[in-house]
Amino acid sequence: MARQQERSEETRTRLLDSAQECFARRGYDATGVAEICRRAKLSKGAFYHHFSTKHDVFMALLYRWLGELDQQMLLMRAEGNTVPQQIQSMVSLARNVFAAAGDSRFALLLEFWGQAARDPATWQATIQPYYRYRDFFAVMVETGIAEGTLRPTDPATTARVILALAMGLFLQGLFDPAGANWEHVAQVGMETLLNGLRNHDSE
Amino acid sequence: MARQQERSEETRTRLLDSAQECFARRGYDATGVAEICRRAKLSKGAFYHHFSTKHDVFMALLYRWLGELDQQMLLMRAEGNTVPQQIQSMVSLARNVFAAAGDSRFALLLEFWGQAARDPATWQATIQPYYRYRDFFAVMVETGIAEGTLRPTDPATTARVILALAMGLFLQGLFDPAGANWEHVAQVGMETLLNGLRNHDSE
Amino acid sequence: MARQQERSEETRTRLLDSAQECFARRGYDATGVAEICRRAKLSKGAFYHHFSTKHDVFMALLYRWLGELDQQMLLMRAEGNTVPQQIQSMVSLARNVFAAAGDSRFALLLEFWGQAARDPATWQATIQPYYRYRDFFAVMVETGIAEGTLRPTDPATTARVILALAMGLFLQGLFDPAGANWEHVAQVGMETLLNGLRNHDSE
Amino acid sequence: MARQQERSEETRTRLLDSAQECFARRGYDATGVAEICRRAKLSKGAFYHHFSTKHDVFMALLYRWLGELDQQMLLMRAEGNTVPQQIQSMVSLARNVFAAAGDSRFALLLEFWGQAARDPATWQATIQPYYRYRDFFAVMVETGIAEGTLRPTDPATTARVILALAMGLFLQGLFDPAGANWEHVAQVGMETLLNGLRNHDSE
DNA sequence: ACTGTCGGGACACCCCGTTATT
DNA sequence: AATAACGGGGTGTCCCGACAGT
Repeated sequence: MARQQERSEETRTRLLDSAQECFARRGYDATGVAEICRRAKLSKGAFYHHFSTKHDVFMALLYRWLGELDQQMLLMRAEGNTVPQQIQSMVSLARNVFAAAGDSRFALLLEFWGQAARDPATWQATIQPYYRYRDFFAVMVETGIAEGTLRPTDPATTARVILALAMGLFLQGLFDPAGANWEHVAQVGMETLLNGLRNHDSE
Repeated sequence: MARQQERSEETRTRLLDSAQECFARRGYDATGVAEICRRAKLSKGAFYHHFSTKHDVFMALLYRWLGELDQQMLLMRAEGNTVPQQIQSMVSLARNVFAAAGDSRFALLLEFWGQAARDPATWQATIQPYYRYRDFFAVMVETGIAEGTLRPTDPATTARVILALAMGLFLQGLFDPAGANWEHVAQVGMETLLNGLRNHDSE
Repeated sequence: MARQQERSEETRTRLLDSAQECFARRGYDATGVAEICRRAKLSKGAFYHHFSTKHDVFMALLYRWLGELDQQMLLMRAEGNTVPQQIQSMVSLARNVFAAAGDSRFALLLEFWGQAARDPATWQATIQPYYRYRDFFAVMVETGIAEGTLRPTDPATTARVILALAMGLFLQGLFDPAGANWEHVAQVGMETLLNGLRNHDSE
Repeated sequence: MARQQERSEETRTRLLDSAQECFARRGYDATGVAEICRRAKLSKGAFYHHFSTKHDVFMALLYRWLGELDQQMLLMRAEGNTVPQQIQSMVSLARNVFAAAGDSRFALLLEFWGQAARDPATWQATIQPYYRYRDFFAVMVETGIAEGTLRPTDPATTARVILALAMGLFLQGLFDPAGANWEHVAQVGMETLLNGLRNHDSE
């Protein structure tokens, strides 16, 4: 039966979780395979049965994270009649994004970036979500211009500007979580930017 | 005499430069002291004569970087009569910032962040510049409100928004250097944001 | 039924062949059980079902080799009226022996010797054929002396001399296969030696 | 002063001796670097300061052995008026060769051969002495023919035959040291062979 | 009979830092 | 100030064998 497969799958997950915890806590290089195994309460034999390399677990972790991100993106379906309203509603959904900053995710993200800076393949995978978010906003801006709620600009450039604001807010949230009510700053900031983008002729 | 001191200083600099190169190229943990020495064409004895630990060079490098950043900040003295004009002039100075993205500086910065995520002392030192830029912008915003060119908002929040835009643009410049004319995007983006901030009553 | 037995036997043979190939190619120690299984396209479970240990396959291989050698020896039934003629006819049969030098047999033989140098039991088994060839030649020499074609010498010593020539030629054939027409050298060499052994009084 | 160099040299020699002992006793693969260091009473740091790899020590050992062999060959300067006499005098010098068979040299030689069977570079180095001995005998045979003490034959072939006898005797001495008085067998064997080679017309 | 999963352990290589030496 | 030799201590990888499961 699938008894064996289930067990195998669980072992693999245990190792992945343990590795994620370790990498986040102490960094990729400083984490030993032995440590990952100890935390997962498994032997090195089990580890190297499921992963061919320490780097391999790392990549598996990266892909798992990318998958989760994709799901997050799907959840962020904007609501509202006009594009500015939709963007604003998305900002209000960013709450959990900032909430996640506190936990170990940030350290892990840095670890991903650190590796990506060295390995081209990792780099490609890591910035993939960036491209997706960029294109996502570009489409929204185009729609906004078409519906007349945004004044005519280059959608590509404007999308990059919006994303810049979002990324900068996220980064500051990581740097200084308690330094401000980041949700509020995000709300205000995006509103201000949209103010500069809005089509005042339509009023 | 001063001859000895000069020589010693140069050796120290050679080691620092070599370490910077190595850390940027392969990361702090993956870089061996031997490798640093080899690139500097010096022996390990020389290394441990000038630095007590591998971590010691790293910190020296960090402080050197902070010093350079301070100088950069001084060079970015804004020009212009009104605050919006000053900010715009600063954006146009960001050219070399984006230019520097291509080289190994980014990898080194990531290395700083990576270490900072684990060591509180390093963390404080690393985000120090962030606080400075943040406060710097806060003062500008206050001035702008006082002079009537910016409409009255919370200066602290607005400063964070402006900085967010700047950081987001910088990050995108690192992620995708060839993905856009980032100077232009920065120009347009900041103008748009300032548009939303400007005091339209004053016109 | 016998169906199962056949299948089992074939699996065992597949493993033996694979092991032989691996040991010859990379040596006993450097060869992993996993590698043997991979080449045999079987799992490790199958391996440990048929053999209790890696060393176990090795011994099985050794015994298989000894058996093959025995059969070879039986095929080398000399023909001819006198002992010198018989020996010469045997030399002409050595063709396939030299031909086998090129393949992986030599490496395997070295592996046997290497293990034998450490393990007394393996040692005894490995040099068994040597004793047999030695005694075989001793009997021939005795016969030769009795029939008057060889001049009276100590048969034991003479047998060792003949075998020495044979072994030396074989070894050279392994060292430098293309360095000479070894069949011819063997022919000439043995003839020369027999010349020195022949009873010239009988003519 | 050369104090440092001396110490370094001695350390290196200690490691080489220890490695030789270990390789001979347990084989290359079964010997751990830790074991070599323990026997040499040195640390792994010292080991890897002098040798870059376990395989590196092995090669150093091989070259040391080749050097010793060269010196042995120089010592075997034959004496005597005629070539047959010279060869016979060389055989009597072979005493120490057979004596050396008992110690660990044989195991080490097998180790060399075992590695050589896998690595072409090692192979070339290992059989170098063979080529030298072969050519050495060829020259002697030519001289013998010229001086009329050996009957005209192909020197190349005859040299191989003589060397074959020597190698076969040596090998048997290794296989079965106590199985015969190998010096005597060698004496008798070579005399018999030379008997078959001698020019009976010159008498 | 045969498979996949796992445990425990070893081993080569390397690395950081110290010390004797110049 | 600078070098080379060295000590001690990991770390990633792999390997042999066991065993539950089919």
